[in-house]
Amino acid sequence: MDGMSRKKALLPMAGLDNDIEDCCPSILAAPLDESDAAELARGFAALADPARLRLFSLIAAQPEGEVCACALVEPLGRSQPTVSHHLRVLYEAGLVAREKRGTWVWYRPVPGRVEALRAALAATDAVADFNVAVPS
Amino acid sequence: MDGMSRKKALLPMAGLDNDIEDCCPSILAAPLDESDAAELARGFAALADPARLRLFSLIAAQPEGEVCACALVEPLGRSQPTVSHHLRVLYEAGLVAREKRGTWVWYRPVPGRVEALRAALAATDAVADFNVAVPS
DNA sequence: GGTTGATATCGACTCATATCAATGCATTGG
DNA sequence: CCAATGCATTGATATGAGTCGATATCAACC
Repeated sequence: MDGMSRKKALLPMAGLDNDIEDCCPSILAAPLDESDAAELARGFAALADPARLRLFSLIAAQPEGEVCACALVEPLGRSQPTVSHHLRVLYEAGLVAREKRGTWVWYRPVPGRVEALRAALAATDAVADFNVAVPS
Repeated sequence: MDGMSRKKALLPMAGLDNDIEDCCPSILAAPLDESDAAELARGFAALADPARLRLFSLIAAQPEGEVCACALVEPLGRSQPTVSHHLRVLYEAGLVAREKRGTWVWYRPVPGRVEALRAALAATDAVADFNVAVPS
């Protein structure tokens, strides 16, 4: 274990790869209950900041699949504590994984989590047909 | 490039899929600049609240394609000014359209806007291959 | 041990946001 | 006209979030 005990560590995703279209609630399929909405909102909130979007895109664009935190401060143009804060938010939202190797901490994206959020914005066939079919 | 096999192309919309993949920045393809990140963040911020997610799902789930604002207050369980506030946020984010007919105001989803946000979370073929190929 | 360098946390500040009660503004109907 | 209704806006408040400087922690190295 990494000796990182946070106030709240949340990773409620279980089966990520079986059937993404069915595993997670969709915004477009049916009215969400308050619980599903809160869970989804937490995910989107992690993406609702320019610094974090750029941070995540920087991590995801690495050809090696991971990147040292030290390589993120300068391109983001924000202070080191600020970058660390945003990395923590991304981590707690399940969007990135981190691994400490020696002095450095390496971050890599968690594709399944992004897919789950994307699936929440995906219409089912029926809903897609409906959305396209509505003429006026 | 011959690796053109998509994961699934079940969207009945015509060539919309290809266009959307190209029209909007993806957070997985390449590092975003501050401007693109800000624009995307505004979109995700509109979805980063449980009340708005439920509101949008209520609107999108209407078989008639639109719904009177008067029909949203009670199921959301929040005050009328609060609902009006969230509807305004959704409207200004381009996620819903509104039309005043007489005393009532009718809201309907704007499918293209949701698709654009979804596309921002979609990997290109190359990135998808890479992400899948990365072992744990 | 002491030093250096990389990260995380703390404290404080500022700004944004979610919420509701009260009010304003149209529109409808009598 | 006037009352009633639907919706938006305002004002107030409480909570949350982004930012940075200062500081703590931790690993590597001499």
